[in-house]
Amino acid sequence: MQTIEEVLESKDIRVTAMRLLIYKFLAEKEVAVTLTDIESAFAKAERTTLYRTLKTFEEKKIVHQIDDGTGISKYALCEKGCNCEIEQDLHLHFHCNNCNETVCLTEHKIPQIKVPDGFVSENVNLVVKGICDKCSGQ
Amino acid sequence: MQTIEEVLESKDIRVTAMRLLIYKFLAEKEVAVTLTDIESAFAKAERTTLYRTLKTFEEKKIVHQIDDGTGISKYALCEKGCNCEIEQDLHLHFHCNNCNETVCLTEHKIPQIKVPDGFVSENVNLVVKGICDKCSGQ
DNA sequence: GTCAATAATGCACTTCCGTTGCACTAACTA
DNA sequence: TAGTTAGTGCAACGGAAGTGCATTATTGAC
Repeated sequence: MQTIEEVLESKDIRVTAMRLLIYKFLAEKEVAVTLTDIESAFAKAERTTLYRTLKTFEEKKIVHQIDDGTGISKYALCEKGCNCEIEQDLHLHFHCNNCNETVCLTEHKIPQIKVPDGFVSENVNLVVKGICDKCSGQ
Repeated sequence: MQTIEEVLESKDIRVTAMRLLIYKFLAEKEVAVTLTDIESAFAKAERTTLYRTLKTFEEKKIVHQIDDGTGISKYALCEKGCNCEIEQDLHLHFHCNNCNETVCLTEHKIPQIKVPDGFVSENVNLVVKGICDKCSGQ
């Protein structure tokens, strides 16, 4: 088991107290979080710092940004098996219309999508909306 | 061929000059447009009016809103065959990373997506990103 | 260890889009 | 034609993303 420090260092991310905290926060959450979520969890931290930390994490591929259609960017840690760079490896996201939470369904890969001639597919964003397992009472 | 007036009336939308113009504009565009697109096309019109007109059109199911991941809502006329209400009839959208335009691929239906037990799927948003036919030089 | 270079952080501020409240005007109905 | 209802225009708000700059922390060379 790698320590958080090791994870950051292996991705060429300078280790700071702030980044350790943010990483820890993301790791403990099972759902994708917004900038505002993190902001309210760390009352003492600046929005800008959080914002830029997430951008850094995203660039270094330890976090992926999720657009679930709410208009607000959410972020989630990439799992061990998550290779966000590779199209075929993209998983889908589920957005609950009840609790408003978004989760990664990493085991559910996106089926190959055919596009018409002349179109070149580089990336696919697939969000399923509905009621999550917690809210459906199961 | 129905006139625009007839289309609006059949959907219980009161006919006004503004609405006719906006409908015409949407009909002429092959791509999804933003509020700002329409605003700059009709310099004399108010943003609010356009905004509310689109909302009305959307409620009455003659326009559907598209979230292509740019963070800006886009709108497109529903085609004859487009039954936005019915999940199975949802088509996918293609967003060009080059020209930044989004088109409806109405002939491409979204495949049935399986979700884990306990999750209830109500809606699916599928956006393919890449290079469109115009930009790929074909 | 000290110091310079580089990166991270904090603060203030801006911009963009979506949205709402309210007054005014146009369209329909009796 | 009067009165009700719906549409439009103006002003303003709010949330989220993003930027510039000064300050602070971290790193690496000496």
